[in-house]
Amino acid sequence: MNRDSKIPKATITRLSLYCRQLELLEFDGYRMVSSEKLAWLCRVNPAQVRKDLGYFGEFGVRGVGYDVRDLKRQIKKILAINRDWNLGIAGIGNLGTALLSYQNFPARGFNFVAAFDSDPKKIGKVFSSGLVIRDVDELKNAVKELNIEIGVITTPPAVAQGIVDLFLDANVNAILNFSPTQIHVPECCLIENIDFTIKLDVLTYKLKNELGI
Amino acid sequence: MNRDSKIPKATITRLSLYCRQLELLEFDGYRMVSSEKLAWLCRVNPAQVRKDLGYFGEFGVRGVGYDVRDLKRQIKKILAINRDWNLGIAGIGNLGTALLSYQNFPARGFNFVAAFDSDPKKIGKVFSSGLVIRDVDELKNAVKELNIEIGVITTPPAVAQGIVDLFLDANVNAILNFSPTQIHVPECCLIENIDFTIKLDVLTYKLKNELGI
DNA sequence: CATTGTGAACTCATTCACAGCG
DNA sequence: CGCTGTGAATGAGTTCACAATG
Repeated sequence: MNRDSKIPKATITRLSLYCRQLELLEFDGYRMVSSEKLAWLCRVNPAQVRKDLGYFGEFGVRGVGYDVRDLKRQIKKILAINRDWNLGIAGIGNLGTALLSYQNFPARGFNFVAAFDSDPKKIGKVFSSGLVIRDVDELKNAVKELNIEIGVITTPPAVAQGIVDLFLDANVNAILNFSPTQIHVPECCLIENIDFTIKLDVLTYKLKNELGI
Repeated sequence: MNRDSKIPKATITRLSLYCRQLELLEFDGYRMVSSEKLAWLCRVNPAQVRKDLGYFGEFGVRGVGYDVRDLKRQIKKILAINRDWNLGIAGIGNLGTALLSYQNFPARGFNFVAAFDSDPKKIGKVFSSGLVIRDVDELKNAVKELNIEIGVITTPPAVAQGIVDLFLDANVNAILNFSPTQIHVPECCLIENIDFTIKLDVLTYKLKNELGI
């Protein structure tokens, strides 16, 4: 086992995928699954599944496969999604509002505990969930008070860096950034970007160059 | 020059990033930029910038750097974003609605020309933009009529595959999928996934394992 | 002479192939 | 016997280092 060797970033992404498929398999009543079947469901190579899991332990039974429920639980533990997380979101426009009512977040233990904006017209607005839009000036206090662990950025690009800096100053060092701009953060801060237009650019590139449209 | 060698997928992603930074540089009045500066802005290695560009041609001047305007134009041409694209979106919930009013899409030439849902309560609704929500049954006709080139999926996971199949049947073979599920498509179809919860899972994994939270 | 363009070296990731084992 | 676990082989992607050059 190579539990100590460096783990590819893509491995973590795939673990999340495996976990989701295992939930579906469990829901469908499956008790065991082979690396081949799980790999097929996730559109990856079977050896890839086994290697990915191999970084973290031996979860299977030779000649049989993996216990669906158990493997799911193990992966959740590895990904640290065997507990809930508190999110704060800044920038309550169309996208921010949509994320606040996005069912898949609470279903997976990701709970928005605070929403921030700088627009006086929005501040104070109460959502049906009970969440109130706060002034970004209150961000640092709210982080402490509500134990915000992850900051979500849905502001316009021009102000995104400033908001990230506020989160950093409040010791939130994990950021999920939806703003299509390059955010600069220190080593100690984790940032994941979700960039819609980059994905569209990749599609158009391939349409032209692979499909010849 | 290695224009013929296989181009890494990540190169395309970075070209999109370079393009955006070049637009900002142009806006700020810069005429020339070095690979070192562009690399710094995008948080990549300068050699990476030069190699990425090298796949497509020689765009720089030795000892000087790259012409900001010209390089931007060249990259737009490479990515095929030097023209507009017609999008159709299926699943007009919170996320779908947010995307329909997302300013960054039309600003970059990505225009929604049709919206689809299967909920009778939503069908017929008219947005301020003039766009009408159509029945998914009309999808194939609308694709032809409106020349939809890219399908955007914002439906619940359970029905996402079915909608993708409708797009495929209508000869739309580029899909931007926001639904957190594994979509199966034939070789000839391009699909890019935007998966919010996977990104959150990556963050929580790193919070636990890199920052030790 | 500063900066590009690029082969070579290196690092990282995936797949193969088979030994190990229930 | 079948499927996992994993070292070895392969492949892909990044960085280095320096020759080429405006």
